[in-house]
Amino acid sequence: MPSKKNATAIDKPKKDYTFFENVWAVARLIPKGRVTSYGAIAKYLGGSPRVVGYAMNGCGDVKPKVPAHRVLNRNGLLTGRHHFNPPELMQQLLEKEKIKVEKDQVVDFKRLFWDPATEL
DNA sequence: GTATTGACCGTAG
DNA sequence: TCTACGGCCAATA
Repeated sequence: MPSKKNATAIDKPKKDYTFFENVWAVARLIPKGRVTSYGAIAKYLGGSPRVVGYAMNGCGDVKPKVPAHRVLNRNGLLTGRHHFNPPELMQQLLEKEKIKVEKDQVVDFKRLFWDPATEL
């Protein structure tokens, strides 16, 4: 598909959010009951973790909805939970996928970790 | 156009 | 073990 990458996000774009769409795409590829980290996605896309986090900042405006709750930091900590609405939603969604969360941290994160660079 | 910030990561002290 | 610093890319002020 030629033309028009269009980013449906942040509905005032006029710009190619290609990288953002990539991040969202990978986020949607995360299997249910699994989690990954910003750095893993960044590495897979060849970018920096900060941009991945920034991309997630607009995940609420993106459709279909992006499972940002499956994306955590390297420690498996729910650092971005304050960006959700409500903030507790993130943990709720994780528990809904049979993922145990304790003190804003995913239990057995190492075991549930899903690395795009490895799995893809 | 420059400076600061951001849901981060890795290494050094 | 814990704290401090730099690097990475893009958006915002």
